[in-house]
Amino acid sequence: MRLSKLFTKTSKSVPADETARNAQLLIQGGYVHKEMAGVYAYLPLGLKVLNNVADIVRDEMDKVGGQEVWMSVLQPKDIWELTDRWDDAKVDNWFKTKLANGTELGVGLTHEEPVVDSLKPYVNSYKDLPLKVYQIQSKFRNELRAKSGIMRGREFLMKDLYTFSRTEDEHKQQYEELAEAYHRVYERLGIGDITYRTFASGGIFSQFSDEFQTLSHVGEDTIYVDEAKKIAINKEVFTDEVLQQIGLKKDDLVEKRAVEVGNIFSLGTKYTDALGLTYTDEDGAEQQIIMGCYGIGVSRLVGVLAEHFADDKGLAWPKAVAPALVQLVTVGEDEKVISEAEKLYEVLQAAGISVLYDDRAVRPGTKFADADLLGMPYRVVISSKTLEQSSVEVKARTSETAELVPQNSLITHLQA
RNA sequence: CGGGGAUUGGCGCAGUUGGCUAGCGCGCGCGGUUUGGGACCGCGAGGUCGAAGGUUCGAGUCCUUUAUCCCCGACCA
Repeated sequence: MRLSKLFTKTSKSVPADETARNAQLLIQGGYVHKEMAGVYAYLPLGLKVLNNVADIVRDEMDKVGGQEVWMSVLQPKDIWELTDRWDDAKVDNWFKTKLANGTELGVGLTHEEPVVDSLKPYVNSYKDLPLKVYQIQSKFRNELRAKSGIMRGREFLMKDLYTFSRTEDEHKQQYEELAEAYHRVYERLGIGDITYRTFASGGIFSQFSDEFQTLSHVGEDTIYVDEAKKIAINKEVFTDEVLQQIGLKKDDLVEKRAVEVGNIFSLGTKYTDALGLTYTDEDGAEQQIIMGCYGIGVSRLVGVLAEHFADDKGLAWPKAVAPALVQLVTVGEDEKVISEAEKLYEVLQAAGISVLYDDRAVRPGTKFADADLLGMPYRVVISSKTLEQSSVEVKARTSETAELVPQNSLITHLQA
């Protein structure tokens, strides 16, 4: 990707209508465009990050046997009435619309009903279970107030997975399998050490749930962390009774602010019963199916990562999600510099290293400032000075100092 | 949904007690000098001041309504 061809530009001034650091940086860097409150478009660089996060989530879901689908955003009213979740008094953040003939439709805010509905033709026998189905798709929620930049929007990308089990034991096993997969996702994103499985309320789904909370000063939730056990409890269910139930002692807990980056629920047979999804067991008897649902806010994670991996100069993406590993920067207009840079651009990409190539005819200061703002893990500078020593200058975004690396060992240096 | 703040070229802002062709910085275009931490000079394009209504000889400025955005709260997967 050449910066000279990229239609987005960086901005020196902080957007006036954002106070959240994540949105300020993402807008200044041209990663996202704010369309309206709580609704953001992902521009080329932002989409790369979003897709990189989604790919990690997808990979971990696939590894535990998740089968990916793409459900519909438009929702028929009837299946939601079966579970009593159509009424605005019961679920107040629906976006609803109508067909030309007046038929009411919902705009998907979660997909328990549709996933159960879509499984009915296929899941009939004990041989079909257990099962994990998931999708990565935009969700639409009519929040009274959007806030925190891209971390709490009205339209956002979410991974939602649903498990279907024959017994409580089987369900519990799937539930824990997913909880472990979630930990691996956060680990790969570089926030494993500050993300806690957190006992919480179940909202509109169930009495209790497990949230995954990432510590952050901009967090919306207050949680109490047991550092030794690496688990936490949300303030909303913080009572002596619940503490005893989950085996935490008040004295071991530290109060923290955190952002919810995942949430998993046991749904029992509420949805499968209501929509009539059952299976026939070995003895030919009809049995109930136990369900679980597991969400990860993919676009919210982009915000969390932007916010967490940033300094006063800009973004500092972890390698796993950065739009490119390297920002290649030319200094000066010397022909030799340009031709060597062009060569390097090709060679790096051929070696599987993604490159954001700053080939613009602008002054070095501008390029360095933009490299800091955009936050690729490495900045590689090539100039007349470095070429005199057959080298390039390599600086990690998170490091204060740069080092000269011989051109012919750059690839191994970057891959280390 | 309650409370507070805001809205003026693409972005960030100024605009006095109502007064003349609405300014500044960034960015953008053209010309020139520059080239290792956001260079400089000259010229230029770009704004019905969120919208509607009103007061007035005259409104960016005053009044009413309304839309949108931000923050606090409530709510929230």
